[in-house]
Amino acid sequence: MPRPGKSSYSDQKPPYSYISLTAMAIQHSAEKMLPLSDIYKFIMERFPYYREHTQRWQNSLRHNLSFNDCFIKIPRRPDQPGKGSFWALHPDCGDMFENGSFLRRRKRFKVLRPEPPLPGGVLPHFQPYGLNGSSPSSGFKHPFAIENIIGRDYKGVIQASGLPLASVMHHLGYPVSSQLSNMVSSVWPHVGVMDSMASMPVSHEYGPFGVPMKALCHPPGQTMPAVPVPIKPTPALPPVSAIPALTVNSSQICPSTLPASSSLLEQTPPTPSEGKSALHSVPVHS
DNA sequence: TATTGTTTACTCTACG
DNA sequence: CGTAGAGTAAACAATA
Repeated sequence: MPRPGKSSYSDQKPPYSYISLTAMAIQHSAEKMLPLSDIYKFIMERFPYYREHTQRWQNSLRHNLSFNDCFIKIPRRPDQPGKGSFWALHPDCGDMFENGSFLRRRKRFKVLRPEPPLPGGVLPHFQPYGLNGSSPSSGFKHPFAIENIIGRDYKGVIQASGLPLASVMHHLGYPVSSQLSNMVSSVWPHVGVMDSMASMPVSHEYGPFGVPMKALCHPPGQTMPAVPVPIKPTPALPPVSAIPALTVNSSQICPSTLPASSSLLEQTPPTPSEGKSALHSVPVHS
């Protein structure tokens, strides 16, 4: 990661891509996450080139934030008022620029995304997301979203138990948005827990939905069994700082089925030539 | 209303 | 030469 000092460059265009510049700004921050305005500020402070034509490059930068999976959006907590979210680096995208070029990465960092659930309760299976760099209109993008983390960590439990992600989240003590609840209950109306969760307002703090269903990872064609889910009171949310490192005893959910550790990130094993830190990416398929 | 965020489309260019 | 990453423009939605 390049670490230029303040105003390291004159008015000439720095040899960094927007992704690199943004990553620099985020890495430079104490919290390793910044709101958009602070990313702008960082870049303009250090690179005079970007003190002009702000509308142009800032639009490009925003495009990069949304488009590239290496950036994740972290919602503000209630005690952090302001507009927009914080932006952070995906933990697995660290060595994008290892080849020494900050203009062009070796390969675009992509996160696997499942398809949304099919009508009739047929569950989707995980598939690579973002074909040819395209971004589907509905899809989950945020690996730090609580639904995603739980879906990843408890994929095995979800698979074995047949419980919807929302139910697993509920058992773990996480609130579930009415949006997610509605999505699930529309597919599996027999899952009663959704009714009680519909009134919980909190979930948007952890990211957009459309995603969460990704965690409902069953083999293709398998249908969701009718499993009644007991309703339990929902404890307070954990601090945001605890989210990436979330670990909960899976026996709380289904003692007989330990979570099969799986990741939403398809990881390409490094080749000898790539060394220790190959970029995680998924093959593009059409 | 300005800012933030998403998405699409297109061009250019580096890379294999 | 084909592919994919990067840059740009633009339309549009959501939100503080």
